Amino acid sequence: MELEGRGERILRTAGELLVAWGYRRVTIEEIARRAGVGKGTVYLHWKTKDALLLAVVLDSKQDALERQLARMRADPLEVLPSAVMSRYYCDALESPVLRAVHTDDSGVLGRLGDIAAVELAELVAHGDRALDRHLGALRACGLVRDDMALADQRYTLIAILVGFFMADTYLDSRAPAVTEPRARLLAHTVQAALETPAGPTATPDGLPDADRVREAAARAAPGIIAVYEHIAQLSAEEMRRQLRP
Amino acid sequence: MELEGRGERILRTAGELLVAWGYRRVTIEEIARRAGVGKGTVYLHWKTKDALLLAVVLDSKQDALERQLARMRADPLEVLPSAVMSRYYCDALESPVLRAVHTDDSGVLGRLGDIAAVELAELVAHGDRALDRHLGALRACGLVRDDMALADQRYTLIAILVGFFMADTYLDSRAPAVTEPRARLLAHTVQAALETPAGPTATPDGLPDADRVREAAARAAPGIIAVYEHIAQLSAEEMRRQLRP
DNA sequence: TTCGTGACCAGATAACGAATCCGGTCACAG
DNA sequence: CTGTGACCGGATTCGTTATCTGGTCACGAA
Repeated sequence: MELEGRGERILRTAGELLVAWGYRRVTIEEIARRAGVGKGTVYLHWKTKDALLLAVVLDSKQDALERQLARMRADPLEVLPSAVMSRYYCDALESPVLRAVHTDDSGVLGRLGDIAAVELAELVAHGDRALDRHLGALRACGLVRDDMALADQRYTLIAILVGFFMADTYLDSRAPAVTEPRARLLAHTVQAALETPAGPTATPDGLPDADRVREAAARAAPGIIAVYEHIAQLSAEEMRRQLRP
Repeated sequence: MELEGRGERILRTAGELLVAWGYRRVTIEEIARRAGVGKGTVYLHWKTKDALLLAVVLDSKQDALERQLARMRADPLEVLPSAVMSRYYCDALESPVLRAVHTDDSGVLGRLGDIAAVELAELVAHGDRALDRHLGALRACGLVRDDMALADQRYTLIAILVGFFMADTYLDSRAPAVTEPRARLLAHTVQAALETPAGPTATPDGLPDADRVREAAARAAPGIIAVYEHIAQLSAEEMRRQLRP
């Protein structure tokens, strides 16, 4: 009968309402009304309102993660930090929820950020470890420099990503910029900061030893994909934890 | 009689109170009391409360700019983007006011940020142009890559700086990190993203053609110093504009 | 005459109760 | 057995009053 289950419809509706009205104004009753169900029905699916909205965020994050995994499976070069970060940058800016999460436009998410920080602390820690393994694998196969500490590289990566998300907000006096060129700048910055410089025959902008890179990436990809598949599982578990027992 | 004029004492007191209490709670009466002057006296010096607090910020910015100029005069290598950014990062984190400006811990500055954005828009625009000239000069003498647009480099620079300022806030679950190592990471990131890679004899971490770089920097330095001296003048003018006519 | 001051004004802000809203439950309808 | 909406109490909002504070200026001290 239904093209999607009640739960999914509620989740989708909650997401739309969250970005449209912001955390403070969203009400369970309105979500239920728009989803065409009774208020109590929402609580047949999720423990609390916060759990539902947390699930909205988790769901968007999972989407982004699945896209990432699909890309990495299709093309090993997508495991490179510059690719991962710039792709995520684009995906996040196109997803209303993730855009709000990262740019925090006018505080749409309100307290939800703090709630998520507390509630999802464990998941975030796992994410950090995943990033470490990711970078570790790339260092091992020579795609990421190993002349600086891995922890420093993780910090740098996050700082750059945060910077590109916030810079637009920071300079909001100007036009609302196009995503793609920005993503390319981001990719360039990450590549320059973290990835191994091209071989001795390198040209500044060209693709020098493309074959070596591709081969090494192909070697590292399966392990990296496995790491993020694990995160996807943990994320799915966490999402299930938001449901009513 | 006085070791510092009344105006300076008021300014300093206002700065201390601003960071201690935040924009919302600070009152002119308390500033006057702590500075040991009458309330009306404050208005003999500054047009309005906002003008005074704006002057506090401008004053801190001028301090940082003077330090920057002093460094560039003492050592031409300090004109390199990596040096400028990492030095400013350190200076800003050590200055209570600038730290608040850039990390916006718990919204201490409140509306002041918006007020500054409006009131100092012209000065900021001049700052942007100064940065463009700065980068232009470095491109001209081969210290900054010219295989990407100058506007992109300016954006990248700002994004990286913002990222490093915000990353600490973003990951505040951890220990409050030491400034110096972070500044080195920042320098490395900027260098990798913007500055020309070392010559053919380059080693990953060493200083390859240090002499060439130093010489080129010495050639570019005077012009760049002049650009920022101009900004210092404009800033001083803007500060004077906050005074009572 | 000049410089500094604090009482004073009006508009902004806070304080506080009353009224409303909303998250969450559960007895009951279908 | 599934889904619902009336219902409860704590949280939030709102309207009003009371307080505070930015800014002025008449006046007193030097």
